[in-house]
Amino acid sequence: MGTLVDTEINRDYNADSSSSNPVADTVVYQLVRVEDDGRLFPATVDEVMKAEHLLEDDKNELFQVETTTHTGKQIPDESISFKKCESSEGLSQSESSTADLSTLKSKVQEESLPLAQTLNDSSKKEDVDTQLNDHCNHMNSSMEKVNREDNAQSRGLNDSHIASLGSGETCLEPVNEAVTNGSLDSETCSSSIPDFSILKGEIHLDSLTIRELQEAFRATFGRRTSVKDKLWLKRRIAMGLTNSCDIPSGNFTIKDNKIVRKDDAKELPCSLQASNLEAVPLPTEQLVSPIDDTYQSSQRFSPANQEEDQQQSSCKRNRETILECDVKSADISEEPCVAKRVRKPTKRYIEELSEFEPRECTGKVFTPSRISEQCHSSSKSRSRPTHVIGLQGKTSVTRQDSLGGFTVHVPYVCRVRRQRPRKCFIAFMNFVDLESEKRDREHFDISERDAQHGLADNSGDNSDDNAYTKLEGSNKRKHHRAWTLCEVLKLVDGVARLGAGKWSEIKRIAFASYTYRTSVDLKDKWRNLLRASFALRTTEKGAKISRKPSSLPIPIPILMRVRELAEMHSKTGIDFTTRTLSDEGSTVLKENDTGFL
DNA sequence: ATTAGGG
DNA sequence: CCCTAAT
Repeated sequence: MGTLVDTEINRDYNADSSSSNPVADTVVYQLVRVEDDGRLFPATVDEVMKAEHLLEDDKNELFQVETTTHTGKQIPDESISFKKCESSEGLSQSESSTADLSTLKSKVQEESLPLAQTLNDSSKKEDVDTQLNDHCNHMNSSMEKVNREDNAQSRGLNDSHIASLGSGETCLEPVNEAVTNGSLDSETCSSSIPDFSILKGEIHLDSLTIRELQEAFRATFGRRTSVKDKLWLKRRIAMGLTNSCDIPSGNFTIKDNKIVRKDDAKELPCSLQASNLEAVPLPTEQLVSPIDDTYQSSQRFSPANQEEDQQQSSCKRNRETILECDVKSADISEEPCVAKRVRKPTKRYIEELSEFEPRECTGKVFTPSRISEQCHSSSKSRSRPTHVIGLQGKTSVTRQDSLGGFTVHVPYVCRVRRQRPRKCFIAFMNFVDLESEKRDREHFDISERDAQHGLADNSGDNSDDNAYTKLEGSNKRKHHRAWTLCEVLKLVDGVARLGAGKWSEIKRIAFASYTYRTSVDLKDKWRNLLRASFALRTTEKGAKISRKPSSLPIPIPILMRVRELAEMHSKTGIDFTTRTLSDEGSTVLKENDTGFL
């Protein structure tokens, strides 16, 4: 294993990209620990996970840069090297970028044909997906665009690279914002209510100071940030304001919730997309091309008013209107009185009760003190693994655990967190680019399928292998993948058009290319979104946002929409004529999953 | 096979 | 995310 080291990972430029500038986001640094003899190790196994995760998930907007402190001695700056990955190919950064781009191009070429056909073929049901994907994709745009941006991107890449290396401060990982800075909070966020007025009219993010950006961020997402990375802030805010993750790399000027690119006289898909996205997340094109029956049924209701809704609300959709709508809807929306499906105690629950109680616990619930008393002895052994010679002479690591009073050996696992096997990292270290290999294979496998709906959103085009941490047949937990803004948007769109509950439909239509998102995932995520959106209102009214921003914030407007949808959904069938929100908010409602109407 | 809910 | 009862 020679000398690999590095830790910069250049992720593919994907088509997706919604980021027409994957640039800044694609460079990732991983932290390594330098041993005495000069060898480098991942700082922690988690680092490996992180890196891999980044490889898989193209939607990480964060620079994953960390500094390590856990070796006792001081580490010279050089030790934490951000060397380029000169691994196998010895590609320089720009070279690999262009290489990636060229693969992208070829991919586009491959796919453009089927895509074109698809678009023309009115009977293809995957059209919807194609267009949904367009939220995040610019694949439709010509190759020239790719070419044109090629240079810009490379430049941007270098710039940001240098910048982050230079200042050090900007290297701070946004995720860790909570820890990064405390001083700013006190002075910046004197008022507990975000100043939404900042977001009115035309916003020149580029001309804002970091502090102003932070304020804007707060107004957008409802929480503070101490991230000082301007680019990150700008992108984040732009995403939030436009309800899109389709943020160009260039100037960040936002007007009426659209990105305005100044450097581009003629606006390209950015603005187009942004306008389609906001307010009415359903791209207009979707209405143009015929779709499958299932979709048509829901489509039928919207075509006419969709456009006007779009126009109406596109200019209105400001923080104010949103707040208004919040207030309005606040009184209306009481608990949706939907009869919940009742559920019997699960089998497991029953078994657990019947199996363990009679043994020693005698069916009594232990008081906490008794529990600690009882488990005291085993709790120690639990904390450290014990090695046991197995039947085949293999050494297996187990820990002792007590079940119903018995001490048993169970496979030792970290209780705190599941971690990926370290061997992954070794493969990683060896430059065995299994990932890309798999990806290629996968890509090939699904290319046919994806070709139908065109632009495989690369964020979804990851191999399934990555979705599951499988270890020799054992059922491992699915690798956690944070939901990206794009995915959330797609989900919201899907719910808007198909209704909450049609998870498999939504999955098929909007998430066809996301092999790792199951319909259950969608359902779960929607549930979380609902919680978030309702929590939002309560926190807005009184208490501050006490929730720690562990996960990336979901733009308030999106949460609003979620709630609107939820309310509409709960009201469907009750009264469709007396909707107070009809003028502005209801734009979203194209759905009638109730079947009537 | 999907959906809903609890964990 | 996982698990599993309900449908």
